[in-house]
Amino acid sequence: MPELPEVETTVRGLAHCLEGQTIARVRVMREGLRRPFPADLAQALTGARVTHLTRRAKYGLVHTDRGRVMVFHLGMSGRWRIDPAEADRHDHLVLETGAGRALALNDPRRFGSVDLVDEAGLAAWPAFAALGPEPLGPELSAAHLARALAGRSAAIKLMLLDQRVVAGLGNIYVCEALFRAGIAPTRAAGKVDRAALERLVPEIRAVLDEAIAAGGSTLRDFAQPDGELGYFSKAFEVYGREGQPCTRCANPIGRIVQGGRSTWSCARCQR
DNA sequence: CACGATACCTGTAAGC
DNA sequence: TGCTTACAGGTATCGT
Repeated sequence: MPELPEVETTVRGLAHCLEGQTIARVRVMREGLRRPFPADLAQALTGARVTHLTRRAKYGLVHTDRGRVMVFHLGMSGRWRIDPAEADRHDHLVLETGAGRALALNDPRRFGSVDLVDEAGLAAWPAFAALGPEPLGPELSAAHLARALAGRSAAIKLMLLDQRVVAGLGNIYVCEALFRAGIAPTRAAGKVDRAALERLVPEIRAVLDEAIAAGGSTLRDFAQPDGELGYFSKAFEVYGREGQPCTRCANPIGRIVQGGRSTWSCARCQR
C-alpha cells in the first residue's frame, strides 16, 4: 500500500488524531521492525505533545514539542490502525493520546522502521541526506532529471525508483507515469530525450495528485482496518493489468521483470 | 562507481 | 482439502 500518496494520506489521517495532543502512553510490542526501535522511544514520546505532522518522500514525521521527531516508514505492508477494535498480532507499536485515542502501527512483513531524530538534524539524518527532490515540489523538473540521468545506462524505470533521483515514487506510480508520458520503461535513462522528460514531469505530478485526491476520499476514515487497495487502484492504466487491453490503443498490456520487480507497460504506446 | 542480484518477512492467491 | 510456488506497495547491502 505505501507509496508517496498513501503515506501522504496516512499522515493527514494521523494528523487529525495527533496534532495538539499529548502522547499519554506508548506501548512497544517488539524489538523493532527492519531495525530495532530506538531504545528510548517510549521514554522520549511519553508526555510529549505533538505539534504537527509532515511527510518527506515515503517517510511520515511526527513532530513533538521536545525537539524530537518520530520518523516512520511503512515499508511494503505497514499501516496505522486508528482505534482498533481489537489487537492484532502485527500491531508493533501503539500510541495512546490524552484524548483517549489509540494508534497502532501494524506491519506484517516488518520492512518498515521507526526512528527518533532531532528536529535540528533532520536534513542531515542519513536516510534523508541522500534523498532527491520531492516530486510534488518545485525542485523536480526536466532539467533536474536530465542532469541526474545523464550518461546513465540503467533503465529509466529503475532510475525513477531510485530515491536519490526523485524521492517518493514506487513501483505503481513509476509504471503509471511512464505510460502516461509514453516512455518505454526499458529505455536507458540517459537516452530519454529532453522532450520526453518534459512530458514525464507533469505526468508524475498528475498521477500522484490524483492518487492523493482519491486516497483522501477513500481513506478519510481509514480507521477501518481494510483499506488495502485505495480507490485509486480502479484508475490504474497499466499496473497489474497484464493481458488486459491498453486504455489508449487496446493492445494487451505486457509485464516484464526489472530489478526483480514487475513492470507493466504498453509496447505500442511507450517507446 | 554503476549496476544487478539478493536478503529481509509474512500473507495471499493460484496451481497441482 | 492440503501442499507448493509465485508474488506483493521498499530499501539496504553485497558482489561483479
